[in-house]
Amino acid sequence: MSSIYDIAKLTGFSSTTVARALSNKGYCKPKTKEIIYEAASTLNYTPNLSAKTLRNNRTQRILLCIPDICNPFYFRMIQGASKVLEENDYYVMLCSTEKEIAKELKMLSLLQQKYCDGVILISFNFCEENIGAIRRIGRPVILGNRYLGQREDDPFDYVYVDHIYGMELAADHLFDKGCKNVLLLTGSREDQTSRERTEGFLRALGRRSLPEDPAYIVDCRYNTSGAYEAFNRFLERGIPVDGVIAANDLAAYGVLRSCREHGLSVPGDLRLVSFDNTDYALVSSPTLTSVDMCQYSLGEQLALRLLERIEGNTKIRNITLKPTLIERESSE
Amino acid sequence: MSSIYDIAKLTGFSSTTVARALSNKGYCKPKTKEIIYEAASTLNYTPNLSAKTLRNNRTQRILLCIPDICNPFYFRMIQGASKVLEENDYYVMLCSTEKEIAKELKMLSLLQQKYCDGVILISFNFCEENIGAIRRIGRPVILGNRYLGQREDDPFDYVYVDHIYGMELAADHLFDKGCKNVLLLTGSREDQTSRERTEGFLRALGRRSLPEDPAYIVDCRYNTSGAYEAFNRFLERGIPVDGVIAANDLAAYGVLRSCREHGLSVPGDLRLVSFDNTDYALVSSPTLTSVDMCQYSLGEQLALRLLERIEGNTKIRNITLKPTLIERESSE
DNA sequence: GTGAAAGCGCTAACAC
DNA sequence: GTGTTAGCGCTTTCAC
Repeated sequence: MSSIYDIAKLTGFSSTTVARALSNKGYCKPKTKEIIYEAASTLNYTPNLSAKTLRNNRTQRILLCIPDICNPFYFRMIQGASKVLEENDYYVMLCSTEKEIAKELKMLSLLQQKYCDGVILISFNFCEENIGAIRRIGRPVILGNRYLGQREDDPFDYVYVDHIYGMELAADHLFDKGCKNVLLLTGSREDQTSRERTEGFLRALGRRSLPEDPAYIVDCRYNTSGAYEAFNRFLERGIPVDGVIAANDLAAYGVLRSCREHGLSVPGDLRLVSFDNTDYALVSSPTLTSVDMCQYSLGEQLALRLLERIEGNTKIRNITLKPTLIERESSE
Repeated sequence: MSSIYDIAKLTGFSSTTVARALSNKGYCKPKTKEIIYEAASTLNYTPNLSAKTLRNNRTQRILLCIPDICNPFYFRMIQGASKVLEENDYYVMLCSTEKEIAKELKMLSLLQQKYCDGVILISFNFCEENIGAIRRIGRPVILGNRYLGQREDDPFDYVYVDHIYGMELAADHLFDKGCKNVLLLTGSREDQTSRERTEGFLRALGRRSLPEDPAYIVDCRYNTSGAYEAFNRFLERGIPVDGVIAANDLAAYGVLRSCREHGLSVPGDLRLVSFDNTDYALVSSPTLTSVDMCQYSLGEQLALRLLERIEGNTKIRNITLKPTLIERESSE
């Protein structure tokens, strides 16, 4: 409501003196400062962020865009990014894009309109429109996925988790436990993550000279009901199976349900490993062995790299993180 | 990067004309408009939001503050609020306060600093400091909980869900199914929600002239392990039980686990009802009968009421929503 | 119909 | 050390 000028008028000091007193920059007599603080308090003064931003070209604000607030995969990543950004006196604004390109472009336009100092984009759609917009805007952006078409002068980097390696961990673990017939439940061929994971699976098979059988690679659409139905259909075919790798913890729930209905015990009759290591992995019965995709440090690294870019370090530097396997009851 | 003045310089028109052309307000020759649009595009012009806000005192931005992004209870509420706000051309900025008063005050200071047009506060701490700040700021705020100390000229309203009624639904359902000994797993006495729910439970008992037995009201801390341990301890006491009301879906998971370990079948040996009707209720085995706390419409109503306040309708109007029971396998 | 100019609130440069 | 001033980019009022 009130501005620096109002305080100046009330106290008789110049606006500059008032500004100096309030910002603690430059010298100001203690007595003067006291008077000004008191006036500010009686006038209920608050600095106006827009004026400050207009002047400084700095917002101290970061936009964190995720495709879906309900997906537990993102939680710890959000926390990791928030921690780093808040420690550096940035505000974190979380926005859900629902995988709609229109909303993604809207977020990018906020970056262009100086609404924020930078943007972190997670599971972003790498279509020409989006990438073109990022390049045109030319302001700090970090992606949370691997992007292969990157150019040297692009205004963005990416931080990503190695899905190939993660899948090798999962498959090796089951083979080490003695599994002979391992089913891979994953996403569709179009999905980059699924392709990478399938590659990891095939590598693990190859290293042990095990045969590649397409019957053991099934699309489960990354959710409980998709996995439930896919696994039911798989069991109907009567193919032997003593190990399952689920696309994520939710998909593992579908497998568990199907097993229960078919009288199969986990891990007695078959061992189960899933991905993401979310809270779901902790509360199921049995608890789930799950590949931790280091979401928290993913968030931290995204934030750190973005801050570097904002500080002017614009040389491309992409970061790869290595997942780890967390063993629990489902694969004992 | 470029401003209206840059376009004016390039095209030779006055800045006013350029502004008119770009905003589509007031008349502008089609030919002129075309030239200006082209210049804007070659200069890669973007309006500056801060300048606009500074001038208009309007941000078209709403802050949605929740205590914890990981809690599935809030998901559908966030979606409901976002839908309404986006339909009305507002941007939704989600912020997590982690139940820390310092962060809550920080969010309120953003409201004061004209960073946004209004704030929705969910599960807000009603301490004097916070309520005092809201009153001092005097700008639009909506609370997502019932607040009893409200004054007539307060700058906020609340929208809340009737927990007493919700608990009556849950208890009546179990009694209707023939349960005789129903255990209530809830939160601590200090928690307003827990107190209201306990009241609903006692009312349901009273209506059927059933005795109040404190042994059947147990604190489970609203999470899986808390409920697991509390229910284990309860079973050890050997008290008869054929129905359980869990504080939320996560707590129900703890009960399910304990039942499995004790060889109790759900719903065969005991029926189970929980609260919140989140995705967790859908993916467990058995699926959970759960009281839907109408999170989506809660979000919608919060947003609608806030928009009313922003439009100048500042008369206090609080809203109460009635939950519904969703029946699933756990209480069949 | 078009243009000049003031001002939103803040900050930094430069006088004094 | 303190004060004056210009300007960030936009919008609105008021002349012409």
